[in-house]
Amino acid sequence: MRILLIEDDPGLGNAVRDQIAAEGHMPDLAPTLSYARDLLATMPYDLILLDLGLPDGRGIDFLKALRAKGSVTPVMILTAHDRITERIEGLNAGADDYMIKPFDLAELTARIAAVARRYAGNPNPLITLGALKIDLAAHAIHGPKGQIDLSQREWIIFEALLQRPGQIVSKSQIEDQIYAFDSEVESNTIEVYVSRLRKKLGKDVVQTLRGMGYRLGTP
Amino acid sequence: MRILLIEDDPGLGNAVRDQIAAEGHMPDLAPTLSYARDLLATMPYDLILLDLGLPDGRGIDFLKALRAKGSVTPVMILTAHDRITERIEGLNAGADDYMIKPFDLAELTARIAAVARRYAGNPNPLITLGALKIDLAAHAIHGPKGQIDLSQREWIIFEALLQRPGQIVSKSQIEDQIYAFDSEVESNTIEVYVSRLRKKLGKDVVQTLRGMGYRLGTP
DNA sequence: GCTTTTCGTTCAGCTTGGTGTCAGCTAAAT
DNA sequence: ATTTAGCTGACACCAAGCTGAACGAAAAGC
Repeated sequence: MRILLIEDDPGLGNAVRDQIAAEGHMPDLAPTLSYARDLLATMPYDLILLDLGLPDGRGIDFLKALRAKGSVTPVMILTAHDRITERIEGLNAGADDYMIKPFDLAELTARIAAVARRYAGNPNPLITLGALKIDLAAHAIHGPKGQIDLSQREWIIFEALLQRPGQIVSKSQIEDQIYAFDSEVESNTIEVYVSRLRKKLGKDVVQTLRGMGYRLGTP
Repeated sequence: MRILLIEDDPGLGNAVRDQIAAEGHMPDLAPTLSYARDLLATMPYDLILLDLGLPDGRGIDFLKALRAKGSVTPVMILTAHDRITERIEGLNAGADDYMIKPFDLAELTARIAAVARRYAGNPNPLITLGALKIDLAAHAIHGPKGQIDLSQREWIIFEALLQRPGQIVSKSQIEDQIYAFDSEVESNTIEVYVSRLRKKLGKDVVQTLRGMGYRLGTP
């Protein structure tokens, strides 16, 4: 689930982001409203966590503008315990839920899961591989340190392995997937990419079966 | 699709099993982990639904053991709404998805359908030889202790025997399969590889017919 | 239009584990 | 008891694979 976290406190922001990532979601952290607007313009989100005490504008107004534009993305408000009126204002402005700071991270993830269930249109099944969560359709990988980006060739090779979990995939099979049948490559390109994949995703993600091919790791 | 449902609550278990059956799948209901292990030993499943609150052991450990043995069968965890850490632990242990109890049966079947779609169309035929399950196309062997890897030469020799079950295969036939007709080997190479095969796969997998050749074991 | 970055490919030097060989042994057959 | 076929631990060798580096091409940024 793509989650936009709008929070200016770096300590809290990073803690929440890491927690969300550990739950298998894909969080983006925006420290300001303007940065959040930029992110929203480029990418759809499934949930927005909105801190109301931000430096560059009122979060309430941001939320109202969002709803005025017709967005139905669920919004969860983060607010201090003594800002009761703010909370009510937020709910009236179109927030779906709220969390009172300081809050338990476990409770936050539980609420997020509740939202996820309520809005369960999760069209992209996630493949779990050790600490990695892979969205095959979206070409997105999340590891313990957040989003992992693969280049085109890297992704093709990784995908070739993902499509046959537990099976041995020979180099020529991978070559066929990259270079449509003709124009073979006459070097160790595959090996280089496997090396780069291992560097990005972890040593054990791809295992070598000498003389036979490669196989997805069994972590 | 063969589905193993591990759930100790009879009411929920039967309801889910009936629902799965109504969808056209083939569910087996295991009320305990040990019963589930028995079922898994006798039959391959396409999906495992695992309740984490079982009487005879931690479901997490069961899942970890399963993955350690090299199983790639998708596992969906069933957990109570307040067991958040358990859920995280489960995903880290190799679960592919989770459902929070109480859940909607319709949502469960939707998720099962998603898994079915994801894993559709690649079940290679399995050869069973005693405790071994052999996927000839994937070059993968599953033994009682999990995945067993063979080197190229080892695999060729094993394959030569698998292709003629019950028949006696002479050493020269095997040599022909390894070294295309010419450049014979002038040593006891075959014997060495048979020895290595027996060490990896078990004493009785290959039996010697003195003076004639080898034959697959008949367990 | 020019610079910078990213990506794909190739090469060279290095590491590693499969392969083939032998020696000494076990066990079956005569 | 002797012979002979087969078994297996040990070992050296070398091809398969790994990886840092380099470089041109393409894309992106200025």
